[in-house]
Formats: sequence, C-alpha cells, structure tokens
Amino acid sequence: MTESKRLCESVAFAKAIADSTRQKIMRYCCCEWRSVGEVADHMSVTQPTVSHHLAVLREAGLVEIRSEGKQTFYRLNRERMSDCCGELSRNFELAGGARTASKS
Amino acid sequence: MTESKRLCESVAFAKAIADSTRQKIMRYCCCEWRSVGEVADHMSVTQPTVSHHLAVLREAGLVEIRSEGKQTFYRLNRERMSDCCGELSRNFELAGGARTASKS
DNA sequence: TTGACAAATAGACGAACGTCTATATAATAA
DNA sequence: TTATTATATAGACGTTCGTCTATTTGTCAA
Repeated sequence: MTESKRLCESVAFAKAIADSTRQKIMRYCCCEWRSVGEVADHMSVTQPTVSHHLAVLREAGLVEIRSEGKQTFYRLNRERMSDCCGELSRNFELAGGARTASKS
Repeated sequence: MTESKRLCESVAFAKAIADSTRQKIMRYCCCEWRSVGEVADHMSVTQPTVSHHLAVLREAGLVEIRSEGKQTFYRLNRERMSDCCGELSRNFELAGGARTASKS
C-alpha cells in the first residue's frame, strides 16, 4: 500500500472520530450492544442526529450492527479501532507503533 | 481526570489531525526540522495556508518550534503524538492501549 | 389491514473549516 | 534607513459539517 493511501485512511479515521457527540456514542457503545433509542436517551441530541452519527461511524467501519425485531443495535468495533490507532502511530513512526496492531 | 475531560482531549486531538493537508505536513515534518518555506514548496498549497495549518498543529501541541534568523522551523512532536494515540486507545478500552503511552 | 413503535432519510439552516489574496510583522543586508 | 526575504495575520469566499423538524421505511401486534 502506498504512503498516500495510508495517510488517506488515517485522515478518514480522524474525521470519523473528530466530533464530541460521536466519541460519546463510541464510549457508550464501547462494550455493550446499544439500540439507537438507548443511545438517543443517553445523550442530549435527537434520534435522527444519533442515526446520522451512527451512519458516519458505520461507514468508517467503527461500529458493528445487529438487527433484532424493530430495533437495531450498535457496538463499537474495537478491533477496527485498534487497527486504526496502530496505523496512525505507524504513519508517524512512533516507537514501535501501537501494541495491538501488527498486520499491514 | 474525569472521563469527559479525557474525551474532550481526544476530540481535540482528532480534530487537529483530521485534515489531509495537515497529515501531509506532519509526515513531512516527522523526522526533520523543516522551515515554513520548505513545507510550502513541498506541497500544493500557499505559504499562508501552511502557516495556518502549522498554527493548528502548534495549538494542539503536535509540533515543536525553533526560530533561526528569519526562518522558523517546525518538527512533529512525536512524544505528544504517541501520548495522544495512547489516550485515544485507552478511552475506548483497547487491549492494553498503545505501547508507548503509560502515564495518566 | 390497521395502528404503533423504531430507525433511517430528506431537506433546511447556521457554524466551522480550508483555502486564497492582500497586508503586516520581523529579521537581515546593503 | 531602505530593500529584501521569511513568516504570520486579516478578511473573504465556498464547502463541509452538525443539528433540527418532518417524513418515510420497516417490523410487529391487534
């Protein structure tokens, strides 16, 4: 993979997480499956706004999705998160990169 | 430090690196001191635009500065970069966090 | 099928952002 | 001092982004 491609992916990752509402959602969905309604109740924005942010995270591959009846559950994709953090580190030649990322 | 404060810092970090021009600058200044003019010559944007981006990176603590005569040299602050990546990992409970970050 | 509920989508609106040109500031040389 | 060079700042302009309300889509129960 070329360097510019790698930078491009790191930029996409950074853009996806560069919002406080989204990071709050990520934190809330870090370790448990959460329905859209649950997330909206937990925060100070409307349900469509939550849906919008979840879509941004989904397009960045940062959340996993599971449907059940009328509800849709989201959970942070921690492996992806780890990979992205590792790539970020590697792009700027930090000492050894992040611990959990290895495949390139 | 509170969780919301931690999230806030991760958001600020993400915003600072969430631009392709800035990441190109960071990459170019990763391992060598570079003057503003050098950076501008290396890229496809004007000198004031480079100055603007360097100011954003400076305010986020992501570059170090050194003045010499008329010139100003910038270099990526890799330790800070490492700390921010580590904090990002820790905020979302990745397995162990980044390798190089430990103090909290 | 109809009604109720959950989530997604559409469209509007203001704020924030990236870039530019023009200009100001600072340091050196003549 | 004046001219020159390097960088920063100011202000304008178009684009992207986050949020909202209104509506649509999808799923289940009666």
